[in-house]
Amino acid sequence: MNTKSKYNTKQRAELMAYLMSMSGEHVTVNDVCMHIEEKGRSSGVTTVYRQLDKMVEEGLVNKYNLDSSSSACYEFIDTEHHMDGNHSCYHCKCEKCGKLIHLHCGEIEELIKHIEKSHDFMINPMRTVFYGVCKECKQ
Amino acid sequence: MNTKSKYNTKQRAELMAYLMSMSGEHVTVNDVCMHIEEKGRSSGVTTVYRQLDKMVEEGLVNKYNLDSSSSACYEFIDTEHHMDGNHSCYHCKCEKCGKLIHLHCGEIEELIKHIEKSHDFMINPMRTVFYGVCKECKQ
DNA sequence: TTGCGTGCAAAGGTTTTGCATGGCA
DNA sequence: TGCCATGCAAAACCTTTGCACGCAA
Repeated sequence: MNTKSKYNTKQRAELMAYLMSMSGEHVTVNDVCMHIEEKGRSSGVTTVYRQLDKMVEEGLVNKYNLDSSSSACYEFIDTEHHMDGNHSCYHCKCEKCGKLIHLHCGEIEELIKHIEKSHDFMINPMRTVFYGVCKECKQ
Repeated sequence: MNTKSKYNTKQRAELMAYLMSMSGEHVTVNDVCMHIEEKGRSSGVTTVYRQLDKMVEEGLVNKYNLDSSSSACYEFIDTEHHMDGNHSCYHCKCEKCGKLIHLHCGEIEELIKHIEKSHDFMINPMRTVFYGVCKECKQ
């Protein structure tokens, strides 16, 4: 089981800065390492994995597993976009073009209530992403 | 790229029988191999992977990649038991205990239709996972 | 017989773990 | 100073690939 972060190290700051600069984009562990290397700094792969785990644990980052034969994707959760108007923002991610769509939708909120009542499962909207195909890619 | 099946081998028949007996359940490659071994028969791991790929290609089986640190799940598509023409099942994954809940829910189907109509986004139910907290972990 | 299917071994990737060292608070 | 974080190497996994042999049609 992962633990939450207690120290603010250079590696964590570097990683966080990169994730925030890539807000709305998916990023792999490999992306992170290449970026840090390009900037002439260093961070071990192990550390990147461990810090990303912590960030997921802390609710700062989402983790997606798109394909078991490729690596996991991480994405910074931009709370600015999520919190506007006291309503949650939901995510749709296009499997074709990779675009991330933010949407506000009362029906999703209804569904979440239904699943909590009837199926006894409390959905975490921050972590849940609807995968599919966007209108542009649908042609 | 996978090719479709042309021969009906013992290994394929064995695999198919197992998948059908587990209809409605998720099954990993490891599950398949252990089951076959228990029955005193044999089938190489490679063959299981290759046959499952073919079956996905042929539309007989669904493949799910729910977690990159564990193996992919496969599930036989039981067309007999889904007379409404909808074979989709939905997944809730508990963030605390990691349990995967497998549910059929009309409301989710309604939501998918709504999002397709009103938000012009076609959700892929096989890739979409609702993250949250299950009833056991809620306490 | 023909060509696909099988299975072993090995390779390729991603992620995790052990352990000694380094660094934040 | 007391822990936690880091990073290297190695291990643990899952999945794919190469190649020779087997088998269904």
